[in-house]
Amino acid sequence: MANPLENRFHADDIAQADHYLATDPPADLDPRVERLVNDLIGRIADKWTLLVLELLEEKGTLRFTEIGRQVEGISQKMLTQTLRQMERDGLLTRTVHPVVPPRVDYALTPLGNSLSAAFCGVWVWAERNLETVEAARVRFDARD
Amino acid sequence: MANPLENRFHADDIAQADHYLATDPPADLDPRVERLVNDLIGRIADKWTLLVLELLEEKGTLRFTEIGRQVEGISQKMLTQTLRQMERDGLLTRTVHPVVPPRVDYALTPLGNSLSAAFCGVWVWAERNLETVEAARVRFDARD
DNA sequence: TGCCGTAGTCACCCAAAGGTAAGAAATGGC
DNA sequence: GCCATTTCTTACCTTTGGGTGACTACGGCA
Repeated sequence: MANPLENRFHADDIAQADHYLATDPPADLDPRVERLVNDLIGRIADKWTLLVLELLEEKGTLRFTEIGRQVEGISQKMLTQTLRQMERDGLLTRTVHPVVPPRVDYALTPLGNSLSAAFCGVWVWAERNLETVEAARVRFDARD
Repeated sequence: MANPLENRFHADDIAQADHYLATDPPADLDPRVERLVNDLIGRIADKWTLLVLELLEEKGTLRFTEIGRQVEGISQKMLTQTLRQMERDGLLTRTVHPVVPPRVDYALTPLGNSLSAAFCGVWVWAERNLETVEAARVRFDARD
């Protein structure tokens, strides 16, 4: 029952989660807020966004082509698009140096850092349970 | 520099993160593992999967149509698809009762519960920073 | 003179995601 | 005998995501 990962969070998060889970009646929260949260999650829980977030968290400030090189498989178009969107959402800053050839630096904002931290638990989960999931798939595919 | 949220995590996670970050040479981790983790994240970080995960975590066991009713906007096709995939990944169990009309119950496995817990931080983040993101967007859209 | 490198934008195209709607199977109730 | 109910599956179609490759601006350098 006791989830091995739940002590991963701050006491006040736990308190909030408890509050959230404790209300037996389905009076969760304002459905408008819930919809907004869902939208936000949908926007954020995107493959490229997560990878860029991770990379910048790890490496600090990077310029466009460096990110492109290190996020494997991303096209220039998707990189631009992802960075623009993250900038719009306030997750990173884009600093243009007026030199030639152009130089643009990207770095996470505190908001971006906090999102990265929020996702840390998910990365840890994925690392830890990779093999469990793989085994489950094999089992599922084997039965008929 | 010090991330205000990093004390959110376990000591061993911090140690792991430190190890991860301390290696100045780009010898992060096995690139094969990293690719697998990225794949897994990509599969899991899906809008419908997250919503179903949340719902089942909150409500316990539910049957097909109940989930369909409560996950707003999901089509029957996507619901079936999402549930099948989650079952394959070992996140939930699907119990068919051989009655007529059919009755199928869905419930999270412990693995599903642990994933839900791992995402808890993200939901909390989204709730807390909804307005910050909204404000950032307004600011971004206003400048030209 | 002309090529290089950076950080894009733009136009075009294809593949995949996802919506809609119809049908299937089985049986208790009218 | 027929209809409703539930959990799907399948076929078809539209929308979106995302790749590719051409193009630009600019100054330094050969």
